Amino acid sequence: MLNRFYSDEEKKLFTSLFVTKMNTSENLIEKFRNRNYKITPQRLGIFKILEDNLDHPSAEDIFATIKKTYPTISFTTVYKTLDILEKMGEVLKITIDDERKHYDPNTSTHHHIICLGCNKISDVDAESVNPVLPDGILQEFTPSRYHVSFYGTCKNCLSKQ
Amino acid sequence: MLNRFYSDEEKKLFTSLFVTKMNTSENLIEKFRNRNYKITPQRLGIFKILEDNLDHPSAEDIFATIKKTYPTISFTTVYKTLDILEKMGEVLKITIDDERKHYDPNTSTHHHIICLGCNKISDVDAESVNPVLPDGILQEFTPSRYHVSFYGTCKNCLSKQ
DNA sequence: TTGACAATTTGAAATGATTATTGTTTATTA
DNA sequence: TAATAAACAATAATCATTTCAAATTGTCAA
Repeated sequence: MLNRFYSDEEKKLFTSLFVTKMNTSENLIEKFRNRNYKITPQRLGIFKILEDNLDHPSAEDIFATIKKTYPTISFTTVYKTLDILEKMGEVLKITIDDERKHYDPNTSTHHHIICLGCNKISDVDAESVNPVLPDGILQEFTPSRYHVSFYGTCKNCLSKQ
Repeated sequence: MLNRFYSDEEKKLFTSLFVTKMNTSENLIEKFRNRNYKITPQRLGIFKILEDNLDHPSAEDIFATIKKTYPTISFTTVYKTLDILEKMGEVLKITIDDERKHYDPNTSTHHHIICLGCNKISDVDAESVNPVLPDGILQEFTPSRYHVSFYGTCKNCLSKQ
Protein backbone atom coordinates (compact mmCIF):
# COMPACT_ATOMS: atom_id res chain seq x y z
CA MET A 1 0.00 0.00 0.00
CA LEU A 2 1.23 3.47 -0.88
CA ASN A 3 1.74 5.86 1.96
CA ARG A 4 2.49 8.81 -0.25
CA PHE A 5 2.23 9.84 -3.90
CA TYR A 6 4.83 10.26 -6.58
CA SER A 7 6.75 13.41 -7.40
CA ASP A 8 7.17 14.48 -11.00
CA GLU A 9 10.69 13.09 -10.93
CA GLU A 10 9.57 9.73 -9.65
CA LYS A 11 6.81 9.60 -12.23
CA LYS A 12 9.37 9.98 -14.97
CA LEU A 13 11.35 7.08 -13.55
CA PHE A 14 8.31 4.86 -13.28
CA THR A 15 6.29 5.71 -16.33
CA SER A 16 5.40 2.08 -16.77
CA LEU A 17 3.23 2.41 -13.69
CA PHE A 18 1.08 4.93 -15.49
CA VAL A 19 0.43 2.95 -18.63
CA THR A 20 -3.08 1.68 -19.29
CA LYS A 21 -3.60 -1.64 -17.54
CA MET A 22 -6.60 -3.45 -18.89
CA ASN A 23 -7.50 -7.14 -18.73
CA THR A 24 -8.38 -9.33 -21.67
CA SER A 25 -11.14 -11.88 -21.14
CA GLU A 26 -8.38 -14.50 -20.99
CA ASN A 27 -6.69 -12.63 -18.14
CA LEU A 28 -9.89 -12.53 -16.19
CA ILE A 29 -10.65 -16.21 -16.81
CA GLU A 30 -7.18 -17.02 -15.51
CA LYS A 31 -7.65 -14.82 -12.45
CA PHE A 32 -11.06 -16.30 -11.70
CA ARG A 33 -9.63 -19.84 -12.04
CA ASN A 34 -6.84 -18.97 -9.61
CA ARG A 35 -9.46 -18.03 -7.06
CA ASN A 36 -11.66 -21.05 -7.76
CA TYR A 37 -14.41 -18.87 -9.15
CA LYS A 38 -16.37 -20.65 -11.84
CA ILE A 39 -16.38 -19.47 -15.41
CA THR A 40 -19.97 -19.23 -16.54
CA PRO A 41 -21.16 -18.02 -19.94
CA GLN A 42 -22.69 -15.00 -18.23
CA ARG A 43 -19.43 -14.04 -16.56
CA LEU A 44 -17.53 -14.59 -19.77
CA GLY A 45 -19.99 -12.33 -21.58
CA ILE A 46 -19.36 -9.58 -19.04
CA PHE A 47 -15.59 -10.05 -19.39
CA LYS A 48 -15.91 -9.60 -23.13
CA ILE A 49 -17.96 -6.43 -22.76
CA LEU A 50 -15.32 -4.98 -20.47
CA GLU A 51 -12.44 -5.89 -22.77
CA ASP A 52 -10.94 -2.70 -24.25
CA ASN A 53 -14.00 -0.80 -23.06
CA LEU A 54 -13.34 2.93 -22.73
CA ASP A 55 -16.99 3.90 -22.32
CA HIS A 56 -17.28 3.70 -18.51
CA PRO A 57 -20.53 1.74 -18.63
CA SER A 58 -22.99 1.66 -15.75
CA ALA A 59 -24.34 -1.66 -14.48
CA GLU A 60 -27.42 -0.99 -16.55
CA ASP A 61 -25.39 -0.38 -19.71
CA ILE A 62 -23.66 -3.71 -19.21
CA PHE A 63 -26.95 -5.44 -18.50
CA ALA A 64 -28.49 -4.01 -21.67
CA THR A 65 -25.54 -5.12 -23.76
CA ILE A 66 -25.26 -8.64 -22.43
CA LYS A 67 -29.00 -9.19 -22.73
CA LYS A 68 -28.53 -9.27 -26.48
CA THR A 69 -26.47 -12.45 -26.16
CA TYR A 70 -28.00 -13.84 -22.93
CA PRO A 71 -31.60 -12.67 -22.88
CA THR A 72 -32.29 -14.52 -19.62
CA ILE A 73 -29.45 -13.00 -17.61
CA SER A 74 -30.52 -11.19 -14.47
CA PHE A 75 -29.41 -7.86 -13.10
CA THR A 76 -28.24 -9.63 -9.96
CA THR A 77 -25.65 -11.58 -11.93
CA VAL A 78 -24.29 -8.42 -13.48
CA TYR A 79 -24.01 -6.69 -10.12
CA LYS A 80 -22.44 -9.72 -8.45
CA THR A 81 -19.85 -10.19 -11.17
CA LEU A 82 -18.93 -6.51 -11.13
CA ASP A 83 -18.69 -6.67 -7.37
CA ILE A 84 -16.28 -9.61 -7.52
CA LEU A 85 -14.20 -7.84 -10.17
CA GLU A 86 -14.06 -4.70 -8.09
CA LYS A 87 -13.05 -6.56 -4.93
CA MET A 88 -10.33 -8.33 -6.95
CA GLY A 89 -9.15 -4.92 -8.14
CA GLU A 90 -9.79 -5.72 -11.80
CA VAL A 91 -12.29 -2.92 -12.39
CA LEU A 92 -12.73 0.47 -10.79
CA LYS A 93 -16.07 1.69 -9.52
CA ILE A 94 -16.37 5.36 -10.44
CA THR A 95 -18.57 7.72 -8.42
CA ILE A 96 -18.20 10.81 -10.61
CA ASP A 97 -21.86 10.63 -11.71
CA ASP A 98 -24.50 11.60 -9.13
CA GLU A 99 -27.06 9.28 -10.64
CA ARG A 100 -25.34 5.92 -10.83
CA LYS A 101 -22.01 4.16 -10.57
CA HIS A 102 -19.85 3.46 -13.58
CA TYR A 103 -17.28 0.72 -14.09
CA ASP A 104 -13.85 1.06 -15.64
CA PRO A 105 -11.72 -1.94 -16.66
CA ASN A 106 -8.66 0.30 -16.88
CA THR A 107 -7.27 -0.04 -13.38
CA SER A 108 -4.12 2.01 -13.82
CA THR A 109 -4.13 5.40 -12.13
CA HIS A 110 -6.01 7.81 -14.34
CA HIS A 111 -8.82 10.31 -14.04
CA HIS A 112 -12.11 11.33 -15.58
CA ILE A 113 -14.05 14.24 -16.93
CA ILE A 114 -17.84 14.16 -17.05
CA CYS A 115 -20.11 16.35 -19.13
CA LEU A 116 -22.67 18.06 -16.92
CA GLY A 117 -25.05 18.08 -19.88
CA CYS A 118 -25.09 14.49 -21.11
CA ASN A 119 -23.05 12.63 -18.44
CA LYS A 120 -20.56 11.36 -20.99
CA ILE A 121 -17.33 10.34 -19.24
CA SER A 122 -13.89 10.54 -20.84
CA ASP A 123 -10.47 9.50 -19.58
CA VAL A 124 -7.84 11.96 -18.41
CA ASP A 125 -4.23 10.79 -18.19
CA ALA A 126 -2.66 10.50 -14.77
CA GLU A 127 0.22 12.74 -15.81
CA SER A 128 -2.07 15.75 -15.71
CA VAL A 129 -2.25 15.77 -11.94
CA ASN A 130 0.39 15.78 -9.29
CA PRO A 131 -1.27 15.36 -5.93
CA VAL A 132 0.84 15.68 -2.82
CA LEU A 133 -0.86 15.25 0.51
CA PRO A 134 0.08 17.77 3.19
CA ASP A 135 1.95 16.47 6.25
CA GLY A 136 -1.01 17.15 8.50
CA ILE A 137 -3.12 14.71 6.52
CA LEU A 138 -0.36 12.12 6.36
CA GLN A 139 -0.29 12.06 10.13
CA GLU A 140 -3.96 11.16 10.20
CA PHE A 141 -4.40 9.00 7.11
CA THR A 142 -2.54 6.31 5.23
CA PRO A 143 -3.59 6.99 1.64
CA SER A 144 -3.89 4.18 -0.86
CA ARG A 145 -5.16 5.84 -4.02
CA TYR A 146 -6.73 8.95 -5.46
CA HIS A 147 -8.97 10.01 -8.28
CA VAL A 148 -9.62 13.36 -9.92
CA SER A 149 -13.10 14.20 -11.15
CA PHE A 150 -13.28 17.00 -13.68
CA TYR A 151 -16.65 18.52 -14.48
CA GLY A 152 -17.41 20.44 -17.63
CA THR A 153 -19.43 20.61 -20.80
CA CYS A 154 -18.66 18.62 -23.93
CA LYS A 155 -18.45 20.16 -27.37
CA ASN A 156 -21.74 18.66 -28.40
CA CYS A 157 -23.69 19.95 -25.40
CA LEU A 158 -22.00 23.35 -25.67
CA SER A 159 -23.28 23.77 -29.23
CA LYS A 160 -26.83 23.04 -28.10
CA GLN A 161 -26.88 25.78 -25.48
CA MET B 1 -16.31 29.68 -16.39
CA LEU B 2 -12.75 28.40 -16.32
CA ASN B 3 -11.42 26.94 -19.49
CA ARG B 4 -8.19 25.77 -17.93
CA PHE B 5 -6.66 25.36 -14.49
CA TYR B 6 -4.03 27.34 -12.65
CA SER B 7 -0.30 26.75 -12.76
CA ASP B 8 1.71 26.80 -9.55
CA GLU B 9 2.87 30.30 -10.39
CA GLU B 10 -0.63 31.58 -10.93
CA LYS B 11 -1.77 29.96 -7.71
CA LYS B 12 0.86 31.92 -5.81
CA LEU B 13 -0.40 35.14 -7.36
CA PHE B 14 -3.98 34.40 -6.52
CA THR B 15 -3.80 32.72 -3.17
CA SER B 16 -6.90 34.54 -2.07
CA LEU B 17 -8.85 32.37 -4.48
CA PHE B 18 -7.84 29.31 -2.52
CA VAL B 19 -8.84 30.51 0.89
CA THR B 20 -11.75 28.83 2.62
CA LYS B 21 -15.02 30.42 1.53
CA MET B 22 -17.81 29.56 3.88
CA ASN B 23 -21.14 31.28 4.48
CA THR B 24 -22.45 32.42 7.80
CA SER B 25 -26.16 32.02 8.45
CA GLU B 26 -26.45 35.75 7.86
CA ASN B 27 -24.87 35.40 4.42
CA LEU B 28 -27.32 32.72 3.48
CA ILE B 29 -30.31 34.67 4.80
CA GLU B 30 -29.17 37.60 2.67
CA LYS B 31 -28.73 35.40 -0.40
CA PHE B 32 -32.12 33.76 0.08
CA ARG B 33 -33.74 37.19 0.46
CA ASN B 34 -32.11 38.34 -2.77
CA ARG B 35 -33.74 35.46 -4.58
CA ASN B 36 -37.09 35.89 -2.86
CA TYR B 37 -36.75 32.61 -1.04
CA LYS B 38 -38.44 32.73 2.33
CA ILE B 39 -36.52 32.45 5.54
CA THR B 40 -38.25 29.83 7.63
CA PRO B 41 -37.13 28.58 11.03
CA GLN B 42 -36.37 25.21 9.45
CA ARG B 43 -34.14 26.73 6.81
CA LEU B 44 -32.44 28.90 9.36
CA GLY B 45 -31.79 25.83 11.47
CA ILE B 46 -30.13 24.15 8.50
CA PHE B 47 -28.04 27.26 7.82
CA LYS B 48 -26.82 27.22 11.41
CA ILE B 49 -25.85 23.57 11.21
CA LEU B 50 -23.83 24.27 8.08
CA GLU B 51 -22.09 27.30 9.57
CA ASP B 52 -18.39 26.50 10.12
CA ASN B 53 -19.17 22.85 9.61
CA LEU B 54 -16.09 20.85 8.62
CA ASP B 55 -17.71 17.45 9.14
CA HIS B 56 -19.13 16.86 5.64
CA PRO B 57 -22.54 15.78 6.94
CA SER B 58 -24.92 13.64 4.91
CA ALA B 59 -28.57 14.66 4.53
CA GLU B 60 -29.36 12.19 7.29
CA ASP B 61 -26.78 13.70 9.62
CA ILE B 62 -28.33 17.12 9.10
CA PHE B 63 -31.82 15.73 9.56
CA ALA B 64 -30.80 14.04 12.82
CA THR B 65 -29.22 17.24 14.12
CA ILE B 66 -32.04 19.59 13.24
CA LYS B 67 -34.62 17.20 14.66
CA LYS B 68 -33.31 18.08 18.10
CA THR B 69 -34.54 21.68 17.66
CA TYR B 70 -37.42 21.05 15.24
CA PRO B 71 -38.73 17.58 16.03
CA THR B 72 -41.47 17.87 13.41
CA ILE B 73 -39.24 18.73 10.46
CA SER B 74 -39.43 16.32 7.56
CA PHE B 75 -36.65 14.80 5.52
CA THR B 76 -38.12 16.44 2.44
CA THR B 77 -37.49 19.90 3.84
CA VAL B 78 -33.87 19.03 4.48
CA TYR B 79 -33.37 17.68 0.97
CA LYS B 80 -35.12 20.61 -0.64
CA THR B 81 -33.12 23.18 1.27
CA LEU B 82 -29.85 21.42 0.46
CA ASP B 83 -30.90 21.21 -3.16
CA ILE B 84 -31.56 24.95 -3.31
CA LEU B 85 -28.23 25.66 -1.62
CA GLU B 86 -26.41 23.42 -4.06
CA LYS B 87 -28.09 24.97 -7.10
CA MET B 88 -27.16 28.41 -5.74
CA GLY B 89 -23.57 27.20 -5.40
CA GLU B 90 -23.52 27.74 -1.64
CA VAL B 91 -22.78 24.14 -0.73
CA LEU B 92 -20.98 21.37 -2.57
CA LYS B 93 -22.48 17.93 -2.98
CA ILE B 94 -19.66 15.44 -2.52
CA THR B 95 -19.82 12.00 -4.17
CA ILE B 96 -16.69 10.51 -2.60
CA ASP B 97 -18.72 8.06 -0.48
CA ASP B 98 -20.33 5.13 -2.28
CA GLU B 99 -23.17 4.97 0.20
CA ARG B 100 -24.57 8.46 0.33
CA LYS B 101 -23.93 12.05 -0.63
CA HIS B 102 -22.28 14.51 1.71
CA TYR B 103 -22.61 18.27 1.84
CA ASP B 104 -19.83 20.80 2.28
CA PRO B 105 -20.47 24.49 3.04
CA ASN B 106 -16.88 25.30 2.06
CA THR B 107 -17.29 26.10 -1.61
CA SER B 108 -13.73 27.14 -2.36
CA THR B 109 -11.69 24.72 -4.40
CA HIS B 110 -10.41 22.00 -2.09
CA HIS B 111 -10.36 18.25 -1.90
CA HIS B 112 -11.16 15.33 0.36
CA ILE B 113 -9.80 12.14 1.80
CA ILE B 114 -12.13 9.41 2.99
CA CYS B 115 -11.30 6.55 5.31
CA LEU B 116 -12.20 3.23 3.70
CA GLY B 117 -12.80 1.83 7.16
CA CYS B 118 -15.15 4.32 8.83
CA ASN B 119 -16.04 6.71 5.98
CA LYS B 120 -14.73 9.74 7.87
CA ILE B 121 -14.04 12.57 5.43
CA SER B 122 -11.35 15.20 5.94
CA ASP B 123 -10.40 18.26 3.93
CA VAL B 124 -7.30 18.46 1.76
CA ASP B 125 -6.04 21.87 0.69
CA ALA B 126 -6.27 22.79 -2.96
CA GLU B 127 -2.55 23.56 -3.06
CA SER B 128 -1.75 19.87 -2.92
CA VAL B 129 -2.92 19.26 -6.46
CA ASN B 130 -2.02 20.85 -9.73
CA PRO B 131 -4.29 19.46 -12.40
CA VAL B 132 -3.65 20.43 -15.99
CA LEU B 133 -5.95 19.02 -18.63
CA PRO B 134 -4.25 17.69 -21.77
CA ASP B 135 -4.92 19.53 -25.03
CA GLY B 136 -6.86 16.59 -26.43
CA ILE B 137 -9.40 16.90 -23.63
CA LEU B 138 -9.60 20.67 -23.92
CA GLN B 139 -10.65 20.27 -27.52
CA GLU B 140 -13.58 18.13 -26.44
CA PHE B 141 -14.57 19.64 -23.12
CA THR B 142 -14.92 23.03 -21.49
CA PRO B 143 -14.03 22.27 -17.86
CA SER B 144 -15.63 24.23 -15.04
CA ARG B 145 -14.27 22.61 -11.89
CA TYR B 146 -12.52 19.58 -10.47
CA HIS B 147 -12.31 17.60 -7.30
CA VAL B 148 -9.75 15.13 -5.99
CA SER B 149 -10.89 12.15 -3.95
CA PHE B 150 -8.20 10.50 -1.86
CA TYR B 151 -8.90 7.10 -0.36
CA GLY B 152 -7.06 5.67 2.58
CA THR B 153 -7.26 4.47 6.16
CA CYS B 154 -7.39 6.73 9.17
CA LYS B 155 -5.14 6.31 12.19
CA ASN B 156 -7.97 4.99 14.28
CA CYS B 157 -9.05 2.31 11.79
CA LEU B 158 -5.42 1.36 11.14
CA SER B 159 -4.88 0.61 14.82
CA LYS B 160 -7.90 -1.70 14.84
CA GLN B 161 -6.64 -3.89 12.02
C1' DT C 1 -18.93 -39.66 -19.20
C1' DT C 2 -21.31 -39.31 -15.38
C1' DG C 3 -22.84 -37.84 -10.87
C1' DA C 4 -22.32 -35.23 -6.74
C1' DC C 5 -21.81 -30.99 -4.77
C1' DA C 6 -20.87 -26.53 -4.13
C1' DA C 7 -21.09 -22.36 -6.57
C1' DT C 8 -23.89 -19.65 -9.45
C1' DT C 9 -28.00 -17.93 -11.59
C1' DT C 10 -32.49 -16.25 -11.40
C1' DG C 11 -36.58 -13.64 -10.26
C1' DA C 12 -38.89 -11.71 -6.74
C1' DA C 13 -38.92 -9.06 -2.93
C1' DA C 14 -36.44 -5.85 0.15
C1' DT C 15 -33.70 -1.86 1.05
C1' DG C 16 -32.24 2.75 1.50
C1' DA C 17 -31.47 7.16 -0.47
C1' DT C 18 -33.81 10.49 -2.77
C1' DT C 19 -37.87 12.75 -5.20
C1' DA C 20 -42.74 13.72 -6.21
C1' DT C 21 -47.36 14.61 -4.71
C1' DT C 22 -50.87 16.52 -1.99
C1' DG C 23 -53.33 18.92 1.26
C1' DT C 24 -52.31 22.09 5.19
C1' DT C 25 -49.89 25.83 7.24
C1' DT C 26 -47.23 29.96 7.14
C1' DA C 27 -45.04 34.20 5.31
C1' DT C 28 -45.64 38.22 2.65
C1' DT C 29 -47.87 42.08 0.87
C1' DA C 30 -51.83 44.81 -0.36
C1' DT D 1 -56.68 41.49 8.16
C1' DA D 2 -57.46 39.06 3.87
C1' DA D 3 -55.53 37.26 -0.33
C1' DT D 4 -52.09 34.63 -2.50
C1' DA D 5 -47.99 32.48 -3.07
C1' DA D 6 -44.50 29.74 -0.98
C1' DA D 7 -43.04 26.25 2.10
C1' DC D 8 -44.32 22.68 5.23
C1' DA D 9 -45.12 17.68 6.70
C1' DA D 10 -46.75 13.34 5.61
C1' DT D 11 -47.07 9.94 2.55
C1' DA D 12 -46.29 7.54 -1.43
C1' DA D 13 -43.39 6.73 -5.35
C1' DT D 14 -39.00 5.99 -7.67
C1' DC D 15 -34.72 4.18 -8.76
C1' DA D 16 -30.28 1.98 -8.11
C1' DT D 17 -28.64 -1.62 -5.74
C1' DT D 18 -28.90 -5.85 -2.45
C1' DT D 19 -30.73 -9.77 -0.37
C1' DC D 20 -32.90 -14.16 -0.44
C1' DA D 21 -34.40 -18.78 -1.54
C1' DA D 22 -35.07 -22.04 -4.91
C1' DA D 23 -33.58 -23.92 -9.36
C1' DT D 24 -29.69 -24.59 -12.34
C1' DT D 25 -25.04 -25.41 -13.81
C1' DG D 26 -19.68 -25.71 -13.80
C1' DT D 27 -16.22 -28.55 -12.13
C1' DC D 28 -13.78 -32.45 -10.92
C1' DA D 29 -13.11 -36.95 -9.29
C1' DA D 30 -14.58 -41.61 -10.01
